[in-house]
Amino acid sequence: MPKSHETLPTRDRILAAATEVFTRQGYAGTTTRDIAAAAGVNIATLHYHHRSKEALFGVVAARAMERFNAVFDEVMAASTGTREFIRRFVSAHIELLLEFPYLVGFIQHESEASPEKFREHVDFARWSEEMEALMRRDPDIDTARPNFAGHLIANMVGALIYPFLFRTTTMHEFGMTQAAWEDFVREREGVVVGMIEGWLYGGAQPS
Amino acid sequence: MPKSHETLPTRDRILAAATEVFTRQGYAGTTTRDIAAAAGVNIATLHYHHRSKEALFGVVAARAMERFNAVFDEVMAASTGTREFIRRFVSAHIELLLEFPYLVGFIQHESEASPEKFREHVDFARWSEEMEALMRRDPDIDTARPNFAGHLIANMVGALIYPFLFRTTTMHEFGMTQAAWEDFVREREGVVVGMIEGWLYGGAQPS
DNA sequence: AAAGGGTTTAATCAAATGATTGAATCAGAG
DNA sequence: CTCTGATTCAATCATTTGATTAAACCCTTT
Repeated sequence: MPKSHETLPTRDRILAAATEVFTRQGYAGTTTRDIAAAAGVNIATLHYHHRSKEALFGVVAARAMERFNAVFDEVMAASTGTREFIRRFVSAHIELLLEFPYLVGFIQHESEASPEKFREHVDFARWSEEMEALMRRDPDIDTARPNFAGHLIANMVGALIYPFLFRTTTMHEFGMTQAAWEDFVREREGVVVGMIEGWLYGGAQPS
Repeated sequence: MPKSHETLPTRDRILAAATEVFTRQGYAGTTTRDIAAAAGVNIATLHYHHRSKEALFGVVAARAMERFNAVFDEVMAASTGTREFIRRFVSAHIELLLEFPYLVGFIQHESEASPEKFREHVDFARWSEEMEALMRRDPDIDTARPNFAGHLIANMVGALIYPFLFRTTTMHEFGMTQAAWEDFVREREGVVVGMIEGWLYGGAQPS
């Protein structure tokens, strides 16, 4: 069992608070006072444990990307075939994002605003290469389509992250409770997998 | 022909500059000095024509949402059948977003950060109702699936906006030039339409 | 209990930022 | 040309914000 919030070392409590606040409000929308307050410490304590706002942000950003990299590697390592990969990929990301619903919006906003801060942690190029390599071994998939890997990522990831990007709006517009929204998100697992398989295999879907 | 940038009235030049800067950097990441500089005016002039940073932002946000509402209404009015609607919807949005690539990220970030500022301009609920009504008239579509409209929006819009949300990252990771990225985006029109039709009609795709 | 290192804090600083002021500038009416 | 109202600007204000300082505090060691 992980240490409870209260018993975490100060340095880590600050980091946890920074993660919470940065991912919700973004870098520019966050003050060091916000983070200090969320961690229940003085501003000076924050700077004692972490050099600067930017350094703190760097750690938060790196860990955020690490989560995605870890998920991808796990999914890829565990998958022997294409169908299994798609299923695991979608499922694992929904699981991850249900735990950290602000991660995608955070990475989107910050990685486009300050690409240089993310470059070193991002390796979509490798992802797409490995995915393409896996799928080339599946004779039922036409990987020769133009920009195959790019479209696959856009289709799958786009459909996957949408509800997390517009969680508040979706809940409000459709009168959903948090629980109803979560049900909707879990329901998407099958929907997205089905749609992507349909796109990959051209309609035929033998299990 | 619209007035050139230079000959626009000051008030509108400031608004145009604010749109540019706000949509790129977000509300919190933008200073009134940024906007004034982009418009080529003094900070006091900015406040003379627009009461406050927040008032200026309100106008920018409202106009941003207006664009989407206008596109939806046009597409819906022009479409008689489901297939035509899907095609027009995807095509019109790609066109809009190629002109304003930062719109989606902007609305995503700000509408989740300050939902109250957007509520009055958002009407996704109406969109989904009208879409569902249209599709219920198509006997080949099973609109009785759970959360049909929600999944349709998530699938279609998610796949549609992905390249615009991660433009910089995509270009960098795949070594694309701006032109190559735009080609990729235009290519997505057919890909997304095909995938959504596949999902809606279960694979059969008579034109 | 005294020493000493690590930690926390109130107070403070300098820079940045949203907004205002009062003086200049400009354009049109008489 | 001169008056008048609208517009623009340099200078300034009050507040916020990232960061630092010096003193207080806590805990272990001796």
